[in-house]
Amino acid sequence: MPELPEVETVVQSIRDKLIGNEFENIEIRWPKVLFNFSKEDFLNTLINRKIQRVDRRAKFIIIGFDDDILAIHLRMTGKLYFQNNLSQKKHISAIITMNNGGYFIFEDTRKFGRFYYYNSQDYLNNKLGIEPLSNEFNDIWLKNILHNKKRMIKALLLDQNIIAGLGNIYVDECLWKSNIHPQTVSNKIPFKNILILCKEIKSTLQSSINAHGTTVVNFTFLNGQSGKYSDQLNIFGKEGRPCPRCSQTIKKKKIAGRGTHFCPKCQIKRN
DNA sequence: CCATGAACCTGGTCGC
DNA sequence: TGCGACCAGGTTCATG
Repeated sequence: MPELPEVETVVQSIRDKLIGNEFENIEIRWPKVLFNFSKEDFLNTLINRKIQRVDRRAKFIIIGFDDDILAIHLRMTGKLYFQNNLSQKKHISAIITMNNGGYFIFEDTRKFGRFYYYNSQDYLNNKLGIEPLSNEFNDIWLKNILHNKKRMIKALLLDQNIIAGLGNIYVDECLWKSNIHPQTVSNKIPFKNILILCKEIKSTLQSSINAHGTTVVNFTFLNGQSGKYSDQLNIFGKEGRPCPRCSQTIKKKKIAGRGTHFCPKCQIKRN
């Protein structure tokens, strides 16, 4: 499911209910949900400890205790929310009982989402690429990466080890905004397009966060409210419709293993 | 180093 | 209405 703006939206929606509170118990309904630790580990290490912080790193939700963290990845269909009682919903992977009596629910239709436990956030920080909304991510940094690699730009932008947080929707949108064909080899992209790409990555992600993310199918947060960025999409999901810039018919094709939307007229491949 | 396809899961949609 | 094929916001692993 979610990319950076959607994960950020989830973090903002659960932060205040978690910070200062404690986990009291956990019920596991899909055993694989705990990736690198067991229910006993959870009970032994995370119960009755005050939650210090709730943050986002890339597409991970970080629940911080002291140095150690519970990291949650929603993958395609994961949802996190609070409830006052246990529901009989079908696809619940885990339920955490809170010290204040509420239930912290992880619902996940496709069951790809996972909980991870780490002694510190260093492991994730070392593995993941740069945060695109940080100041370190700028046009010079991006130019160096693109020009030092010979890689299809769409695959490069989706690679979480390089830039962390972009996914299929925002890559398609940002490549369209900067007139770059998704199959362009990264070191063939002119600097003037890289400048636009850098700027559009930041502004697209920030606009989407401001709109509480994109709802494609039924992504929801906080009791079913939907993200409003869907209204601002130009190219994603618009196959067969006219390009908002040049009116050419938008095409969809499998690129880098993902359904990819682009305008064949104004996104030029220069390989 | 890079590209591709399968795997992990369930459900929705489309064509016949 | 029913059924099979294909698709889905992500990531990882094997293979060439």
